[in-house]
Amino acid sequence: MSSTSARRGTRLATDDWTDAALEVLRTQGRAGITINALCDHLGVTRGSFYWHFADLDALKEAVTERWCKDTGQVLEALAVLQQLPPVDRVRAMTMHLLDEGSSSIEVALRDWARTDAKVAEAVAEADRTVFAAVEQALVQIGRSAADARVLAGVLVYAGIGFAHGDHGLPRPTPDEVDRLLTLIT
Amino acid sequence: MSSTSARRGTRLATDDWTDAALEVLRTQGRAGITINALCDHLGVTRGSFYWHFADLDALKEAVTERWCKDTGQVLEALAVLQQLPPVDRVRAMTMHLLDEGSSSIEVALRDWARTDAKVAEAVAEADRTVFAAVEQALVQIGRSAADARVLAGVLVYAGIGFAHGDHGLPRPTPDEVDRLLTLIT
DNA sequence: ACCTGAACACCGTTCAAGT
DNA sequence: ACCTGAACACCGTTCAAGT
Repeated sequence: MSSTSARRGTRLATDDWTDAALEVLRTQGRAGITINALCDHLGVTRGSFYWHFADLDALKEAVTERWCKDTGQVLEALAVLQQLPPVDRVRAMTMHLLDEGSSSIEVALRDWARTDAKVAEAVAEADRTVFAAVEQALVQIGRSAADARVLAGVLVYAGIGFAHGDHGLPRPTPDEVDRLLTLIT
Repeated sequence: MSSTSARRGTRLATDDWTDAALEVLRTQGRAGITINALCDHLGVTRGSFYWHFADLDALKEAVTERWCKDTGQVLEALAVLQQLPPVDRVRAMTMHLLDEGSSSIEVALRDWARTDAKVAEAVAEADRTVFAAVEQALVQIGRSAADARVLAGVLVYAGIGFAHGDHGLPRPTPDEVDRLLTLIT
């Protein structure tokens, strides 16, 4: 019962709850998020939660907001890639998707998105940003606007599908990614 | 098609519960499946459920089994497409994916798959079957084995992603599907 | 300002008892 | 064989009361 949580003896800030929720999301998925579990993790009782949040929905909102900020930074990092040649840029984005161990958070959020309009809009926004980046790169490579749109669509949808489907399909190897990009660009 | 739905005054069979669960899955998603809701829907009390099933997990299993049977029939129908030229075959599968209103059941099942090993294996099996069909068609079109594998991968992953992402990304038009297939085949 | 602890409603589950 | 209805444990939520 070693509750290795944030500072013991000190009172909690809203961020401590958000941190705990994100960690649980990552390790146990959506189902792991229960108020009792978070309370155990933080060493407080349930009433404490309700001082910081109106209800579980408010927690979701806070977690989502945090995720958006983080994702925004990742996307900014991608913007730096603008200096790279377009093909390398697409490859970098693809690779980022593949080795992202933290995609379990993304899956959990898309899960939430299905029953929560606010989460849905946040996820949609992120999707659109990625789509635009891929589309732009393909145009710069020299594809027609129509081709770029269609190809960016498959790529981004495939990315979403990949995040959801480590079930039965083989995980693409770096070599296969290269081959795909050669075929598509 | 021997599904007699909720006849009042008569006692229930296990299939009545599975039917009800599938309908709720389709209309309300995973969250809608509660024993109380199903009982209301069928006009019985909770104890009745536990005569037919050991617990909610057993219901899941029954629903999954049913879904596998149905999906199996769809795949058999696809096998009939073997007579079509390969390109048309891939187009037919893609179109099937796009206008499938009942993909909400698939999403709900992939949802379950994340916390239930049995559901996961069923979904994985279906994924592999579709993947093999697409790969084979691409080989028959004349692509190399390696190319076919990679392209089938993106297509199937994109299909999975599409089922999950009617959020923010534009829905592909039939014209765009044609364009994609021209680019890829 | 931040938290406790009792209380309540809801849901999954069990079970003795009814037909 | 199939179902009722009471009971219990668990979880989200509220709130008066404590520091």
